[in-house]
Amino acid sequence: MSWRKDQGRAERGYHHGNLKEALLQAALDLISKKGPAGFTFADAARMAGVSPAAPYRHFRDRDELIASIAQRGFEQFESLLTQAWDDGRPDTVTAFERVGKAYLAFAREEPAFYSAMFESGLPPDANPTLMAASERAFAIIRAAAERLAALAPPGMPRPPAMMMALHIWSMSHGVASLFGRGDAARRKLPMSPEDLLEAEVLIYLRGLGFRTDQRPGTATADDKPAGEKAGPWGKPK
Amino acid sequence: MSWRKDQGRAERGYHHGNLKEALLQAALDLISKKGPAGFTFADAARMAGVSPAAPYRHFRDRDELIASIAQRGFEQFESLLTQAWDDGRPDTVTAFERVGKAYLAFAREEPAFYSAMFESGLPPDANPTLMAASERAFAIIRAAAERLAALAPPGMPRPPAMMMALHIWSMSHGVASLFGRGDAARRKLPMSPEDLLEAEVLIYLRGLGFRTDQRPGTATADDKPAGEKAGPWGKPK
DNA sequence: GGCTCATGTAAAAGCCGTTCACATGAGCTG
DNA sequence: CAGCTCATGTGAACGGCTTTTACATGAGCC
Repeated sequence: MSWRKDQGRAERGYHHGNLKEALLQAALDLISKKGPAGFTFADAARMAGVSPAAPYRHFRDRDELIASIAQRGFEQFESLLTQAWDDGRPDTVTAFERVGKAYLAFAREEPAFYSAMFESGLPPDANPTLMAASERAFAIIRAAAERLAALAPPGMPRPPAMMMALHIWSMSHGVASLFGRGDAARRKLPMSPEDLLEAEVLIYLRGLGFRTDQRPGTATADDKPAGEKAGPWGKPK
Repeated sequence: MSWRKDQGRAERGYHHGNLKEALLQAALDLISKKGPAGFTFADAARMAGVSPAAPYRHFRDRDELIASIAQRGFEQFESLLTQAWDDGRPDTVTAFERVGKAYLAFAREEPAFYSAMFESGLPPDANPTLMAASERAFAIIRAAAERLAALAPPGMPRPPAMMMALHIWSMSHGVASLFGRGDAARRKLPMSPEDLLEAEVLIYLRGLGFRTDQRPGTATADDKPAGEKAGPWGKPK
């Protein structure tokens, strides 16, 4: 094994060498275990093997650490969404749904990031760079909505892309925050959050005139809503 | 003026006489000012004019106070939703939208309740009576969805009412929690949260086959989606 | 080799949550 | 009304957290 500055205590001189990173990592652990409210600056310091005052060399205060985590969270989030969107391949609707799934997956698999980003109660205006990171993540959803809106069936009023993006975001965030996290699932559900969100988005898209019952090719106009086929919630028995 | 046990200190013997109520009230004030995380047991005691130990005669600990507030919140919420639903008068769709508006209004006007209910990070299973209150509130939405589902246009698969209810809830919560609170509005919006949610729900309902462009009478089947009329987001200029 | 400055420590102040022994007095009992 | 009791409030104390300040250390540069 080739460790040198591993966790806990082990071998370490007066200087840690990588404290900032260690603190962020520790904070992530703690937040995912006890939520952003239960997380403690002193605990993170302890976990990194330094005195309670040491973190102040790297973060103005506890809030700034949380903001840093939120910032990283938005960056990872953006990259995940970008990847899921994959510039709309193989077709716009499929890619769009993949983005929704990625949203939930992130909330589920990175609960610490997610709560730092959305449930930490930080004043959003206080931190311009954080705000910017959040905007960049949202921009992915917005770009996807833009492409989708362009495909809206002719003969219908074209939905504003920004509004669509906000709708999708609110659905995703709503599902994630009410039912999303696996470990401390807030409520019993008759279906998985993923399925719930997928159905929600499909119904919504159908409300905009998209045909969503068939996937091959690009989405096209649809003058009859889904006919006799099963709805997006599965077979009605 | 006829005060006797008013706030602050003023005239008061050894016993407060109404401490539990005073604490709940103080907590509401503080939570709405500084969020459920910033709220402090000692602060509430101070505001009620008692020693920091006094609250423990009425609440096992800080969490129980917050849970009490959440409980009351759910009760008020339930009553508000019931009133808004008004048993589906004058017609199901109108009443349904009124419920959505009531949801947002509650989040906006009672931010303290709302955060205690949804953002306090309390383990939901820890408190059965709290859980029950929350279920009762959700039951209103569910009942409304049930009625709406019964009106689903024939010839289309009937959407499960429970799923509809969950969808509506997630939309409402998503909008409320991302854009809802007026005082510390989290993000800039091109429209009001109310309009945003209304459009979202209308599009969703249309996706289920409801005609939503006209209100008079009860919702009926619709074999053509909204024709050339303006969408739920207003005139497309 | 010696300087400097980023990085860490120790100690302390002030706050909070929580507990415990004790004080008070409201309301019942007779 | 006297006296008892018990719910309710107090004061003091413990441990933990955040944050500040003065001081220590040693990595990197000349």
